[in-house]
Amino acid sequence: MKDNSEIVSLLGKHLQQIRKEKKLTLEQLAKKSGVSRSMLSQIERGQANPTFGTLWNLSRALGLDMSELVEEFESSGPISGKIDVLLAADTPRITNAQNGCTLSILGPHDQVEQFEWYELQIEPNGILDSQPHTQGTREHLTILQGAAEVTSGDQTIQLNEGDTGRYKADVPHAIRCVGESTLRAILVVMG
Amino acid sequence: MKDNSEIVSLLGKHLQQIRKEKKLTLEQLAKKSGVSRSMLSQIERGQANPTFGTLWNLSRALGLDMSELVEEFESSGPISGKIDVLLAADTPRITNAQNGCTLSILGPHDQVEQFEWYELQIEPNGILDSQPHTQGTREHLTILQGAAEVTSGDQTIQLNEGDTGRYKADVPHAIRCVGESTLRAILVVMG
DNA sequence: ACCGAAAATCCTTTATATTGGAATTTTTCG
DNA sequence: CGAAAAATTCCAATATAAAGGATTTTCGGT
Repeated sequence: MKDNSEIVSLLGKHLQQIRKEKKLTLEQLAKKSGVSRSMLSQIERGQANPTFGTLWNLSRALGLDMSELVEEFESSGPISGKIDVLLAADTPRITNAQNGCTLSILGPHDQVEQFEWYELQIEPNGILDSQPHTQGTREHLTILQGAAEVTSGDQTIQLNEGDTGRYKADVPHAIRCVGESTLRAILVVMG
Repeated sequence: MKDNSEIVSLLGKHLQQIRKEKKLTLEQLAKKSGVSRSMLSQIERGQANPTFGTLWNLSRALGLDMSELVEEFESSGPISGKIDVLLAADTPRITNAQNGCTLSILGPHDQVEQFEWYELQIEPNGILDSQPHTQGTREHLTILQGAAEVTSGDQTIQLNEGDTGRYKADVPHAIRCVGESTLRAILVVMG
């Protein structure tokens, strides 16, 4: 297993902080949660790595959500402190000349993401036709310039400059450029 | 310890669902997370009660927050099947005439999101000066038109049309419009 | 300082989380 | 359908989470 003693130790400190805030002794929390005082002591000092079930019992005893118990740690990990730049020339693009579409990938792609965002450009009468994404995915389309006709499932709607449309993307869907000017838009995909 | 086999079993189902959605095999997830495939198999079938450290490794590999992994499991609310439209005229905007800034809020705001996106407009020499957001937040700025000077912490960089900058937003940071033309850009905030 | 009494830590034992590889099941493809 | 490949589950061995009791530390009050 990867080394995660650091994060386990932080969890312990966090737990202790919560217990102290609620002015509970190890004994009291042990009684309430069903987790032994010795285990609590070890967890708080980073000497044990509690199971999910133990954390669940603790969260119930403390009147917290699991997510509240672990929320301090959501976004740690090695993140660059400097400004990362992606030059226009280096921006990954997907072009479909046939349909007059260009999709510029603006989001970072160095990890598994649940969000992606793109700048979309479609020539007059061009169309971006998409297969369903994974269950529950939604798309958010904001028109920067021109006008679009959006189809999701069996519904079709027109969006004009500045409008935003939100729709299911786990069914077949399409974006068409209507009018004579090139369509420019921001497309956000949330999985 | 109190009986919590029920909740542990639900966690397993939840994990399997996420893995399948991302089209990963046990082997692939094992490699990425450092958790053995047999352990993954047991967890998914509710036959094992993973430690906090194991969950942490899994959440990193899946690109999720801990809180998303351990979320209340019944919570998949119904999502609208129709296309929701936000007209340009109704788009919420934050304007700071003093500094020549307009921020159009493009993301949905019906729930607490860890992801927000905006269209940003700044007049020449205008500046958008921001206080630190919560720990771990990053911003992604793509220039649609004009040029910007971005400062994050003690670093400053110039971005031109089409460029994207990514930087820490949990420190004081600012975006300034440089050159004579109005700056237009897409700003994505990931918490 | 010296005393309890309460709280936290240490120690031993037991239960089980975790692993690597073998066996089985499921999928793919001719 | 049958064989090969891929994916998952089973199994034996090891590491460690968890419990319960013994020991040490903390901290009032006198």
